[in-house]
Amino acid sequence: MDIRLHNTKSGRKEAFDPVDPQRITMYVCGPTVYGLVHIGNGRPAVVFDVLYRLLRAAHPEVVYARNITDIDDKINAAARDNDEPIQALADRFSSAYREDVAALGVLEPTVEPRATHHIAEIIAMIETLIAKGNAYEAQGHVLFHVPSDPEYGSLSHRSLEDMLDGARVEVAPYKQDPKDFVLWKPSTTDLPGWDSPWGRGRPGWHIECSAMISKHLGQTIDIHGGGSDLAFPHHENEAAQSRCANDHPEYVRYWLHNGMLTMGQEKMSKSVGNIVTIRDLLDRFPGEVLRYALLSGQYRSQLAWSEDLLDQAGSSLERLYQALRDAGVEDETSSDYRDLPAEEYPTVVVAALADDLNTPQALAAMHQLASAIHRTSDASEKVELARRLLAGGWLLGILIESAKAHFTAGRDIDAAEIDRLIEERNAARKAKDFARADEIREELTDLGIELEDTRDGTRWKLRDG
RNA sequence: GGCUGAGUGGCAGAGUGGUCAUGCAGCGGACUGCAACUCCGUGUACGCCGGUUCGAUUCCGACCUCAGCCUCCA
Repeated sequence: MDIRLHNTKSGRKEAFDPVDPQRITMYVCGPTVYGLVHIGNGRPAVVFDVLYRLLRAAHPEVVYARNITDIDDKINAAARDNDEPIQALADRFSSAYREDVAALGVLEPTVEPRATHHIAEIIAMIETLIAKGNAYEAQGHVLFHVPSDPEYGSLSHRSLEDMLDGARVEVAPYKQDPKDFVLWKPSTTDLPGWDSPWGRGRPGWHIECSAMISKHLGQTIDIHGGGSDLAFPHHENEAAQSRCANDHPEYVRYWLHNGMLTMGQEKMSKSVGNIVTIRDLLDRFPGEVLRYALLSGQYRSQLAWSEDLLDQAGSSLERLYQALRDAGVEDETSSDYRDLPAEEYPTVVVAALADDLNTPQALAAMHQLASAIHRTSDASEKVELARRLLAGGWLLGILIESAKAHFTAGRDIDAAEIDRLIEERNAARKAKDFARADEIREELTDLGIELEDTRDGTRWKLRDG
């Protein structure tokens, strides 16, 4: 399979050429666990999950690491505000994160490293950077010296001069250069800290990812993903550290960045205060609908998040389930088609995804399959098409429940009683007693049950999926 | 100011040098007692101005507007 990915570093789509096709390595920046995550945080989890599924279909092994940052000033602050032990709060919100993204149909990554479990590796990497002359100690801090890396800025395409122009932050007096950033900083006794050659302290944010990648994935990895807002400074700094500390100059082959979700005209973010948590949304929409909505735009574009988008996603998804039911494939789910060889997935869906994860086009292909199911009158062809639809569903992570479960919403329903009422209604219809027929239908409607009279008889479903 | 990216029909959102995205919503029709589901049909959509071209939404240039990053951020 020819996969093409847009590489932030080059600014263009490139043919995916991994270090070792037998073993793909991929890393995505996960959350800092100081609160419930919003749906914007769900986007990288979902889009890189689709990439993970695609890569698994095309390569024997894919090692996917998604980290948890569990040491951070915000975590400390949140714990203090809550009067809760820091570790307890971090644990609580990492579990919440896992539950939230699982509800979006996201598969578990191969490894989920946590920063606090890698202090030794972090310290070792900082020591290497000091030894190589890329970092220095100053007043209990260790700083990375940006001018020591000639390639600094090559990922985010900015020159050192550009960065100075934009500087909006007061420069700490112990920095040799305004652009130098913290690898290690001192901790007070009331805050989490670890002993180090530079005294008791804690790691800076950027070095965590570098150290964890080096440990779990190696010195050169194939793919590094994250939100576009992390490209600078986080990923730029990460790249500088690893480039300088590692023996191998190439750190990441393909840098992938997802676009932001917007609310109205603005980026959804905690500081703007326009966020909506995944948790809140799950009260009102199935996780699958949220996922569909996230996939309705190509991952690099901004996506306008709104209630309307969710309604549209819900109706669109409904159409796909409707097709499964029409085909009579009511018990299978897309999971029944997990991890097949790439050639067994619908070509059009694979081709769309292989083209830099064009999920809107992949969904269009899914709808074309659905239409084909409805149009053909050949029962075995319907089944065949429905199976392709389900297989495509696995790559996208949708059609996660059977059509049967979908239309009963997993509710415990007295199907026999409903069938009895339907029979009674059909008898009434035959006798042209439409008043009685409508009465029964309304009775069922009150129970949330909607009837459909088809050529092959009457069937029912729960309204609103 | 610098660096990215974007402006497509009512909405969301792909894509392409000359035929169709797709979905949702709307409208007309078929099916139906009606409704729902489904099917068929339906919209002079490509920010603005020039240029290249037989032909541009698609290529080139200018302009306008918007968003992201340059501070924590998915």
